[in-house]
Amino acid sequence: MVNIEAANNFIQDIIKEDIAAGKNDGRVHTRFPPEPNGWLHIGHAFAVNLNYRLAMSHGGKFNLRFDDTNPLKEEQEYVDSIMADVKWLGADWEDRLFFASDYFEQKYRLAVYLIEQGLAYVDDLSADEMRAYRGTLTEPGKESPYRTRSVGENLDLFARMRRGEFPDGSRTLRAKIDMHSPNLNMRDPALYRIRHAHHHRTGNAWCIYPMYDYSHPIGDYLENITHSLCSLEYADHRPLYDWVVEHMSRAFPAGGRPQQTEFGRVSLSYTVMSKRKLRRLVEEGHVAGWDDPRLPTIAGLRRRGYTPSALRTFSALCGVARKNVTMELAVLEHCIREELNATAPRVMAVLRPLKLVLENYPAGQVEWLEVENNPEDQQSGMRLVPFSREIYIEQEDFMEVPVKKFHRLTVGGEVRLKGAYIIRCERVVKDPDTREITELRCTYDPESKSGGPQSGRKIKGTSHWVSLPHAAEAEVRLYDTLFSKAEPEDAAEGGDFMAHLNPDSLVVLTGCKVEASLTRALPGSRYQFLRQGYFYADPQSQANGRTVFNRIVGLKDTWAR
RNA sequence: GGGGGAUUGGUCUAACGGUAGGACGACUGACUCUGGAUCAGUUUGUGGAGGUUCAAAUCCUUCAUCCCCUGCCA
Repeated sequence: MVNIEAANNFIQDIIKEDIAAGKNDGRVHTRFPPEPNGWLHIGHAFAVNLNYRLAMSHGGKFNLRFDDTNPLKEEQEYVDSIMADVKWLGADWEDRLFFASDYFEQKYRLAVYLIEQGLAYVDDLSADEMRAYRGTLTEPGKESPYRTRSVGENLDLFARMRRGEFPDGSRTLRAKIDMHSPNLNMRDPALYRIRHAHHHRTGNAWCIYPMYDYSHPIGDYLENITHSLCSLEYADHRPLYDWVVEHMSRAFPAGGRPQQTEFGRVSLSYTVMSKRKLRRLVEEGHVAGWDDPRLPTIAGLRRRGYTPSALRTFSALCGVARKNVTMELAVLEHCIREELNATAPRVMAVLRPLKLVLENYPAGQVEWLEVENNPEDQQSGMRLVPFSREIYIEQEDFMEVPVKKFHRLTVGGEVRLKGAYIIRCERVVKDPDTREITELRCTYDPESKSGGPQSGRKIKGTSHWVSLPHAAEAEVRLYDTLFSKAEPEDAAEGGDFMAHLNPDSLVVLTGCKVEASLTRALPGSRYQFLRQGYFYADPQSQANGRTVFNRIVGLKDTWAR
């Protein structure tokens, strides 16, 4: 088992040093700051879990704060889905749910302060002009002609910007920092832009909206955040973050002293993570929606059957680094297998049924056999499973012409039926037209009953089965990776990641034969289908008597198929 | 001839000048009424070149490679 608490990383080190130095009075307070403009994926789950774990392991607090400073892109729908995802992951923000828009007024007041201090000015440059003035990566920028406006004029113009006197894009408020800085983010960054747009929370109260670099540190400051974690690409923005915090603390003392620390994003092999690519998959209909179980979205993983604890374990296994990493899918799968191996009840389900008749078993007789619910969990007890003359076994558990090292049923061969008897296959019945095998005629060894005195006879193979008259029907959805390539984005020249879509990422099996007890499977419950894998009773499809299982992950299989 | 970050086996990660370790994967074997699980074992690594030092993944120099930055996005 992974010891999540003990997981060591460079951010833990920073926090320990900060506590030892008495910084922020030893408090630890983190936050997760999503923009409500899309769905969360497993990379976000890593960030959520990291922030939450860091806070909890130091007796600290964790906030959820929506970064909603761009009314053109953000919607309530995403707020709802993100809240549901974060809650499901187990990160508890208690009563600290915030929005960047909660602080629009304070942000405005700091802007006024900056203008008064000669640290910000209203610029009339167009977007194109501003771009031209900014310079390039290798050449310094040049100062805007509006940079030297008087404080009075700036104050007046900024107030009129707020009042809505100017059209979109006509002016911005800019910080007066250094147009010659080698760091482009410090070349008089825009603080406010004009957007006459409806905001999902503030409605039409504002027509100027703060930029991320200006807004974010203020939110951290006001919420007393101590450790503001973000992804690597913001490292260049840190001087600006510090600049804003510095002036905020001068204008409005008594806030916290947040410190930004960057860490690498986590991606997964055999899938894509970018918002744009996920959107394409959904919009072009390659998946059924944002919660399609093949997607790496939190909603998709939840629908697939993954558990919050498995995602927490995965997050801890990722480690924390100053570089972006791509985790192997196998690690994620390991996390859910490890958990479900210990907790999931075992059950017999025949996915591709083959009828088998025991010729020497009395017709009409039924035996209720005791089968263990989970050999890994002695507390789980036994259940009774009906056995009769006619049963189903898995088609692939019989080979008329066995390949080498095949351990299961062949003509004249024997196999153990799990929890029942050893049987021998006498002959095969085929469809006279298609030559397909329709039925196996077998005999059983009455002395070999499981748990009985003669049951010790060694048989190399064991098959799972379901009694034909007692079987229930179910639909089973076998999910596989959405892409057949470990790095689908690593498309060869000219290639597109869509070229690597796996045509077999979803195989729907109907007419599967399962233990009758499964018709009462609670939606949302998880089972191990013996020898098949771990399955999830899909809550969204379980309605009106239908029984639908999603394959979360297969069992490891060292038998090369 | 811009700035920032990074480089440890297939993947992820630890080692903070002192035995390169762990996880996942892969491969063997044992065991098994799940070809699962479990157990035992094997395999593969400090990007290159110099230097400092008794001792370098770690410090210095240099080269190489990769990622990010020229939104009124976040």
